[in-house]
Amino acid sequence: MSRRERKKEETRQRILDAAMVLFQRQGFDAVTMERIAEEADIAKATLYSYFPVKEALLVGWMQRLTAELRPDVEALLRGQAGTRARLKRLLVLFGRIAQERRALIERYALFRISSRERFCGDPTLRSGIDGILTRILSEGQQRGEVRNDVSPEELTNHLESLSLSALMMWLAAADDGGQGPRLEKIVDLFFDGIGGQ
Amino acid sequence: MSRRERKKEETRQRILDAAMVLFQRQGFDAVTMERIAEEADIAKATLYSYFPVKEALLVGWMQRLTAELRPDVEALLRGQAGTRARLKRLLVLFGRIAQERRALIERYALFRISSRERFCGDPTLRSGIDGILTRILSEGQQRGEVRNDVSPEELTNHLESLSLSALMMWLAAADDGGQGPRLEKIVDLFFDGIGGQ
DNA sequence: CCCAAAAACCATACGTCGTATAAAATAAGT
DNA sequence: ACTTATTTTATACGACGTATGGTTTTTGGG
Repeated sequence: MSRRERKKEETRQRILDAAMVLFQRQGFDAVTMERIAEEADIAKATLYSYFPVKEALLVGWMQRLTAELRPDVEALLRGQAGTRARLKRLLVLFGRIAQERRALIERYALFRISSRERFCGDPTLRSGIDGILTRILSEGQQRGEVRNDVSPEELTNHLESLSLSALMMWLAAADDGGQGPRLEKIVDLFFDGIGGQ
Repeated sequence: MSRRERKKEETRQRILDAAMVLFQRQGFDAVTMERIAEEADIAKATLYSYFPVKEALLVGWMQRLTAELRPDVEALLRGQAGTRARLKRLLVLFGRIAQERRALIERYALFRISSRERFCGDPTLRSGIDGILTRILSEGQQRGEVRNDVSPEELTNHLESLSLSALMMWLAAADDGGQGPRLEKIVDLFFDGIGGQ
């Protein structure tokens, strides 16, 4: 890793730090890109070279979070549970995170749900969680627990769509009752379909 | 219906006509809101009072299309087929429309997939198709063909998410092979889940 | 060490979306 | 016909994201 790349990564992190501090203080909309650039002490054009759209900052933040959860996820994957239980545990884990930072998560989900890149496979704007989902689903196919007439990537997209949709519905319903988005139900729906029982 | 309401409706249709002509000539992005206002011979502020965001014009267009398809849909609903077959026919019908106007449909789907209103229930930006979906699913529950531990509205949201996700994947894959987005498969997935075979 | 080539960065202007505001025009009710 | 409420208009504005053209920093080779 050259000096250049190291410096770039450093700047990237500094931008992300600055942005997240501002977001959490004033909210996503109230913070302008110029303000973030100023806080990170770079020009606006430079900021845009690192994060091509404002929401990309949230993606970077999410990637950090998933990196921090890496150990938990690995433990979860090493467990001998079935595919359904694995998916549930993974999504519930992320559902808990969603509960803590509702406002920002909502913006993230909205962007994520509609980003073209999700359907093409541009890795720079990948969420981090979908790679894990694909792994679980792929293994599930090999074990025969999951139908294999659809590719793991497509299944991932579908499951992610369902999850994000459920997340948005939960966010839209103001009265959460403190129980968070119940993504286990989504997994069951995804597994069993709407026909069975 | 008062003169005022009639005039408003008339203006609305004139705007929609102007916008769609321009969109189909130059593409969605190349047409500015000012240009549309000019073409419809109103001020920009007035345009925004009718269509609060640019994509709302696409929603209006889609509502027109669904209104035109109304007879077909009614025939489809009168048929005695099961819920699965009904859903398939309905979605395939709309899939064919998608095939014709790919570019605009993509913009529409992107907006629709991410519009908050979808999760709240603001009827002004409803698609027109989701009402029908809810009807089919609700009847399916009464007949015992569909599980009833989830509300028809939630099921609609989920199915719509899956369909839009499939639509976007199809659009992302440049080589369509002329067969359109295969939404029948989505219906099967939705019905049977990923577990069964 | 120095110098060119390449990459990163900067200041700035610009186009567009969508909002706000205050004035002008149109409709409705009496 | 006069007042009142609604709609339309002109205009300015803030913010996002793009484009341009020049300046600094880094890299690699003599």
